[in-house]
Amino acid sequence: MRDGLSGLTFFGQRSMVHSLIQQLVSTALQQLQQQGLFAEEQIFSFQVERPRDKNHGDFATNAALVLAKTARLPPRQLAERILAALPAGQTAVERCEVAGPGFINFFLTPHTLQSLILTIAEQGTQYGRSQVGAGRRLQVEFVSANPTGPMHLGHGRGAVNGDVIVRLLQAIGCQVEREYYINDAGAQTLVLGRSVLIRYHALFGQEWPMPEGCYPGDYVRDIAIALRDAQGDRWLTPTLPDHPPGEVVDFAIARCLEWIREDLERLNIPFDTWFSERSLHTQGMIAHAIVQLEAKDLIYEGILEPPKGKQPEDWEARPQRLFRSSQFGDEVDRALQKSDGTYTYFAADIAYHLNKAERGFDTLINIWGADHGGYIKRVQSALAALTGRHTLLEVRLVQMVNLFRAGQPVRMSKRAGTFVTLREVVEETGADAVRFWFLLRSSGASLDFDLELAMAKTNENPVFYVQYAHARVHSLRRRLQERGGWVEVADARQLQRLSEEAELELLRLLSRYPEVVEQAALEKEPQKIPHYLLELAAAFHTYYNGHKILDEDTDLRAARLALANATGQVIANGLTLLGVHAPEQM
RNA sequence: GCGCUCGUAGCUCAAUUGGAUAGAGCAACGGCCUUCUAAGCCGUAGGUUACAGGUUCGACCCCUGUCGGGCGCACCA
Repeated sequence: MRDGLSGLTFFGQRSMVHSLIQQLVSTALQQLQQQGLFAEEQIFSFQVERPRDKNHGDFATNAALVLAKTARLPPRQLAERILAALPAGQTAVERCEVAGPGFINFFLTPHTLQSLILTIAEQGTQYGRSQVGAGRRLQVEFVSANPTGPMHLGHGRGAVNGDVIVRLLQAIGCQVEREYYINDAGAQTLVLGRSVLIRYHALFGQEWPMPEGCYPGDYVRDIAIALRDAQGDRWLTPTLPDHPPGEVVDFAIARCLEWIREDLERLNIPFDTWFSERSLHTQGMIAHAIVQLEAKDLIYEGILEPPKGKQPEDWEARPQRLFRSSQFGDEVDRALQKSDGTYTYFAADIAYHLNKAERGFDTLINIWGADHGGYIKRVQSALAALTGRHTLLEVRLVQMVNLFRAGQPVRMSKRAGTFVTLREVVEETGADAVRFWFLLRSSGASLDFDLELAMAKTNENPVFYVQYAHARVHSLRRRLQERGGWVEVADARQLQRLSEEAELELLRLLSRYPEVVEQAALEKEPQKIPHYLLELAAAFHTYYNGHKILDEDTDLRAARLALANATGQVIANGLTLLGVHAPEQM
């Protein structure tokens, strides 16, 4: 597996109850082993998991199914034997039974579920956090949008996804750093500089046509105005120079970066490190990487085959300096230098990732736009060649965002100037809505973002739906304070009043939260949190609708309010993890 | 042509990474406000998981092939 953390699940902290059941089954199997049902050297690998269907209990094990063959018994018979051998005397499990093809289902006592409320109250904002990933040092590189224009929605989605992956990993105890790679060295920066220079001259009455490939957006004019305001007419020339002055390029890049920082700030996304591509060139890091590859005899002068099937028209065979990436899983070898002798983007990327590796991270995670998918293998190849580790770099691809308004697609065109920027969308709908929606779908699938739906105050809007559930909890607290002046705290005796199925169901959901966080973190799949929160909010809305929480009965009232508070706490924890506010009032 | 990726209810998406009878929301239809926020809830209907094989106790998930959508495919980034 490429997941650098996958090993942790095995040793991962599970809930007390979960490990208790694991222990029960183990003990039973050992007893059967002593009875001669299994060979002495038999190693038991089975799973204790959460059944999908609540009728199948709180936990289930597949032990009998997995071990049926070696025990030479039909699964259900083996399950019966295991059941009979389970140690007695514990109080957490109310009953267990054999079901289906041979599962053993465990049903917890209400008391065990009820006591969860005390745990949540005690742990508060810490409930759901763990130390499963303690000792791991990771880096997540994300956004890394070119500083040549405003951020679009796809950038925003990558930004939010990366941000929450970091938060998730931190929630399980990992040490994580956020990094932004600034592409400030390539040809596109010169294009930006030239575009600005043309707009700049236009401000002084010198109109030149925009050459093919230059950036037409209004923001280029804004940069030109800023340049004029800051530095006057010092860059005026009678004719358009072949290369824009370095200072103009730098000015433009700095300006774009400033916008990007502002956009990220509005989404509440901080970075630890801003890494300049240019510094790789100026500080000899590319040469450093190439020396290492040469020492391993992985560089040669050669001519690449033209790509099969689809041939570029201007194809010409030419000798290039190539890296033997095909030895490390890439399809073909890749060029390190262009015809003019300068390094390719790939060469810089090798140096960059070598630099990351040298900084001693256990795992590198990159969040890239889906259009860079074809680039993964070559970077992984380079890292494997230089470090010997194929698993060091994990890349998550983020698919595009389609913008809608009231169900109708918003047509966008860069040329026509109808391009909708990330900033405009955040300003219209707010950071909470943008963040939650961008997290709702798995990043591998394209996402539809509807401007009106994102702001709707109905249950069609998942952001609202979850926040409203949280607000309802606080509404109850306010109402109680209005009446009695303080919020009651339930004790174990009162919590016994939580015996209805809807209440136990809510408790089961709450007990799953730490597992959801852990799984979302280990798999780097943030969308699991919004989906869980939607489920929890739905369960709470249902409960709220069918039960009077501020009941006349003091004990019942205390118990139900404690349950509501626990739910509110978990929703707040989940939303905080997503960087979304949990309002107390709506 | 090759590589990556996706294909699940009419629409938008889930499914504990191989578990039991595949679940939600929207749209459709029918209900619930003199009671803590109806900004909400309940019910009905909706499926050969694109298709065909294979692996095994068990497959939406893994393997092979086919069809269809997206992305990429010398020196750009």
